[in-house]
Amino acid sequence: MTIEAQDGQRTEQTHKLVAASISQDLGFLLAKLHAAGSVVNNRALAEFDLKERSYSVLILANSGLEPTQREMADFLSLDPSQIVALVDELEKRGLVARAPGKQDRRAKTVTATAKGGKLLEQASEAARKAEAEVLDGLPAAESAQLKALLRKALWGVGASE
Amino acid sequence: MTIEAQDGQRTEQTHKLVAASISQDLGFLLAKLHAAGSVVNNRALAEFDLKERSYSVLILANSGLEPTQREMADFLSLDPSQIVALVDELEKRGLVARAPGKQDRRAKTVTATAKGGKLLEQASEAARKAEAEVLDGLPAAESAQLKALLRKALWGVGASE
DNA sequence: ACGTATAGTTGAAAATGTCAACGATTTGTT
DNA sequence: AACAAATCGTTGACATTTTCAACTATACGT
Repeated sequence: MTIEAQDGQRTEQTHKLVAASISQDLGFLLAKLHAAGSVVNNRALAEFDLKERSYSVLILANSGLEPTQREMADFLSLDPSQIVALVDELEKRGLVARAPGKQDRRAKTVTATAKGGKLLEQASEAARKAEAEVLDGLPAAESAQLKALLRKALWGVGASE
Repeated sequence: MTIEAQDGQRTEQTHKLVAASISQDLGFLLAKLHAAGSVVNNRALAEFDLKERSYSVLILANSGLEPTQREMADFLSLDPSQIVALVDELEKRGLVARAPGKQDRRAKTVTATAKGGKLLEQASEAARKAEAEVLDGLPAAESAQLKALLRKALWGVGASE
């Protein structure tokens, strides 16, 4: 990310207000990097008619873990009704399929179709590049470390990969 | 944060889906920690009738940097019209004041009143505790490192404090 | 002096988030 | 076995937030 905000408009130079104490606030830092990253990600995914949200759902559907919609909602921090809309759209496009849960017929597991898997392959590559763009201020070791720390903060997972 | 999501409902245990590849995705990690953090922050700030947004504006107003609304919008990644609404509300409550810019009379600088400064003092303490709660999975050194990496990713600022 | 650009503001439109209800099912209790 | 309570997906209503185009006042470049 840093400095030369890739394309146009208000070239995000290091801002006078960086000096303010809010620059030490975790919530603010997360919000800002997340906002900047979303722009880059969504632009990269637009080519495949995906957004961050539908991309996430597609990944989970393709994970082999056969997640139910409820599990997706919990994991993605979304309301179940939002998952309905996202899966509806992906299903209409033939990228995922719903199946009744094996032990619980109320639940529906979502799995990616072959077509969905193929699209995801391409989209992942675009997302990978987008992430590199967002992290271009950090050397590779620090990028990995940042992600490890985020995982640890969320799940207490050991930082060492 | 981790494991024992402080109060009630769906006790966010380490989730089955953590195994999915999306757990390696920066955008997802940022979204998720940001979402979790926002809940904690907003709950902590509610006591002062503030939300993350208004809290941010109040901090900038109190920074001594005399930011204009446009500068705030850029820095907080918000639309200028949203700043108007936020400053309107804080001004109505007597926490900040608008003043015409010295060199540019189109611009309006926003500064905190004494009352605003006092409220901010208390709110900051609450926010500090909230942040500690979000980062309770990380030892202090790693918390500092996480924030330093986020700053560096955003502004290329040296990671060493 | 004149055209162009920018700050703040307003309001409308679109997108998102939140929440309560419902049918179908499962689970727990007796 | 029967019944109450809880859960899953879904729908639809409502609130909040985002996005954007206009407008006025002011500044800037030539």
